[in-house]
Amino acid sequence: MNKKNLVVLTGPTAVGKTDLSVKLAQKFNMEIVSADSIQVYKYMDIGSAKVRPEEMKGIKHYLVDELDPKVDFNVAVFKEMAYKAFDEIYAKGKIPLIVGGTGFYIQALLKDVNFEEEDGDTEYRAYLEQLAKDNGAHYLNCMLAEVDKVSAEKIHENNIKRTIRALEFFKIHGYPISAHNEKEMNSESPFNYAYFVLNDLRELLYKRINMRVDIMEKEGLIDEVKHLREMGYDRSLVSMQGIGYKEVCAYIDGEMTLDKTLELIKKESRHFAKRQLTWFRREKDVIWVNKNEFDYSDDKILEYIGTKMQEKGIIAC
RNA sequence: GCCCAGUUAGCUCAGUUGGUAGAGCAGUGGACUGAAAAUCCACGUGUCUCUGGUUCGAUUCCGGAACUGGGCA
Repeated sequence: MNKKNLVVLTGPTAVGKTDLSVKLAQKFNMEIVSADSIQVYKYMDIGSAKVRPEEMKGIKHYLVDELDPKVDFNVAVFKEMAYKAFDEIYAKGKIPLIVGGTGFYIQALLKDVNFEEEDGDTEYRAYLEQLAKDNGAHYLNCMLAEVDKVSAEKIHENNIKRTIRALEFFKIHGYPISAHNEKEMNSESPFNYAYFVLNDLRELLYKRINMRVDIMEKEGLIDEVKHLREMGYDRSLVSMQGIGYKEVCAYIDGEMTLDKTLELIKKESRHFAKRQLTWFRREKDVIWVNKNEFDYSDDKILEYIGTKMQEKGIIAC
């Protein structure tokens, strides 16, 4: 079987993916597919640190600025859109470069996780949420144990969101999500890929995150959120749960001072970066690219990435 | 110069009626298969500022020093 080539460039938030990805795409005839759950949305530019048109340097970007913030986005939708983008890119004889910090999404792509057709059963979900509120998390976990013992043991009972999803899955498909997961986990990737994780010293990364939040504020993050709310996009939307957006909403609603808001956004971003790194550490086959080991030189990094892509047979020698 | 208060974990502070100490925040590690920028779990040894004294034993009481804050000249 002839596997298609794919390159992934990811890393924690604010590490410098955007800039490097454009250079990489220019050098090796690639087009970029974003794996970012917030940058897909229109009007959410500053807070999501979206690539600016002038930063794209003529490289085509897919899944950026495509959806209305009212639309619910999730892995399944992401995968469908991304695979469509791949077809277009391959048709041009180019290689897709996946860029973005959502490890969960990247995994779905690389493993070609099978997401069966599901009619959104929001009613059942709401019912379960109410049940959790009334009877507590433990009650819900017991409910799950009756239909899916493996998941009930694996998922901590306080993690109501995942408990609900497991119950929901069982109701829709009639078999446990744990069985589904096991099957998908062992599936072989249909791609020949190179998975790069850009990273930096923790201290420097955190410094850059803090600085970037201040810059966002100066560039008009508050106005961006105000504008979104004027257009009718409120706090309940999935899109508005993004870091920066939910905190500024709270600020606009008078729940905290501006200083406190910015501090909160910084903290949330740092925590997020840490969670991203935890995810990437667990992934197999990742190629770590520590910026400090390359003297912070993009040229050196690009050269290294080029060598690794040759080793994988993605580009010719 | 004098008077008062303080000095305990990276930060803010609690506490030990004398038996070497604990919260919040920060930080760290982990989980993750249709909300993932979401959601959830776990992790606390630090010359208790220094130095004499009392005591079986002092971070805790007493004296002195240093530093910080406030007040009075």
